[in-house]
Amino acid sequence: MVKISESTIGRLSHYYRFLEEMEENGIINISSKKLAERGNITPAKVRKDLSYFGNFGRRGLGYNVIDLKKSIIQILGITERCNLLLVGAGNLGAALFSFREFKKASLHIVAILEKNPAKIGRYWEDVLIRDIRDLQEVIDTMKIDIAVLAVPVKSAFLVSEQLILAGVKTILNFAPIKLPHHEGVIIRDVNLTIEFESLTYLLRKQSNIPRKQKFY
Amino acid sequence: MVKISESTIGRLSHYYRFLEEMEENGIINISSKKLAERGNITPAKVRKDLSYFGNFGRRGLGYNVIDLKKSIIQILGITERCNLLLVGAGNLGAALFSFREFKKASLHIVAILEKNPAKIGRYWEDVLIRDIRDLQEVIDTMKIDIAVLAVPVKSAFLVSEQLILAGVKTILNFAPIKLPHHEGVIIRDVNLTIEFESLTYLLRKQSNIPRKQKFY
DNA sequence: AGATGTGAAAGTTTTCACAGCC
DNA sequence: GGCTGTGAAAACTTTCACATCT
Repeated sequence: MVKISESTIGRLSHYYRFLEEMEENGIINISSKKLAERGNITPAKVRKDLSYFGNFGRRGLGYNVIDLKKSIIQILGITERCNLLLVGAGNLGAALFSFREFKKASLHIVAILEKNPAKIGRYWEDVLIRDIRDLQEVIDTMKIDIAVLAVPVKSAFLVSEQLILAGVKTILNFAPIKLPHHEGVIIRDVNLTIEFESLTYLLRKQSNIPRKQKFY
Repeated sequence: MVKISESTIGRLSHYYRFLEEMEENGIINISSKKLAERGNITPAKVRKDLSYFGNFGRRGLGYNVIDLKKSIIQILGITERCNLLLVGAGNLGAALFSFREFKKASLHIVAILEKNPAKIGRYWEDVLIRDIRDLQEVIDTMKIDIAVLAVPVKSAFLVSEQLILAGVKTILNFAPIKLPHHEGVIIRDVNLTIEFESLTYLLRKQSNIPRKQKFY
């Protein structure tokens, strides 16, 4: 079994989104060339990505939109319901909660934890915002697949340690801090500051501001 | 001049954050080993990353925390003020607006555009929420470096085209849609659904759910 | 003809390992 | 002894190009 790269998985996710659009427009077949058109992708890349998982296309014809979509759903495991625990009911938490795409991908926020007493006890849709101190209980009683860490940076480390201690095996971390590695725990970071800092670097490179450092 | 990879830039951003922490703790020197400790990074990678931009370390001693931090600030262009235009004053917009890290990185939201009349005219701190129809005027009168697209997916394409038409050269897109490429325009996507879908894939791979597809 | 699937080649990034300096 | 800086090797990813099938 060949190791599948993160980039391949990310692109599958992208193809999936595109195929949905195609399906809505009633398109039956699609070529790797068409699939590659959006984004920085080449037809060969599309074919290679898909070929890791099977032979989904037909020579001369391309891929059947509906079948390929189904296959990608299978590969990514989108069919299986995935329960999310949202930790932090601030602006970011609210943004994530109202992110419609999640439901499409079988991702469901089933519990919310928060520190601020003013928010505890309220409901977002039908999900109760509970006290962060109930963390262990929530994890013991609900089948949580992924904990989503949307708390301020200063509490992120502590809360992540509590989550791991309580038995969480997968964390998506939105705090701008690199959490320490734990055996058997998948931690994925979404660091928005890094996105911005990369952009300012690109901006700077683009406009020819002379550099004091040597670049060779 | 060697091409610097995105990953290197992303890691610089991470070192920067770590160095700030070290500085606060009064640490003077740091080795590549220590710098690598957090995250999936090896000491050699740290040294290579830094070596693209200069010789910042001292053999036998490591790097001076304060000096290295200053050098990274230089490289990433964090010193120069960067003006952001926030498009969309929903939950995500609010989350980004209140993201403290931005100010540290000289990123300033100087204008907010929104479609919903109920929100137009309000202030977030001292920034007025303006009508999206003022887009051209805002871009003409303020020096906007990056437009941050935080609108619902259904309006993302249209708004992005308007932004580019109005002269915006750099967009950070949070909508789960791949925007078409335009010559001379940098578009960077932050697609949260992809992050989640990659996680569910990893989850699935970890727990040995048998696969119907062939994986070879 | 048209488009996939895929080995092999090219290109990129990471790791190794060690000379060189503190 | 400790740690950087860096060529060279290894690993990984992308692109090429073409045999193969409809």
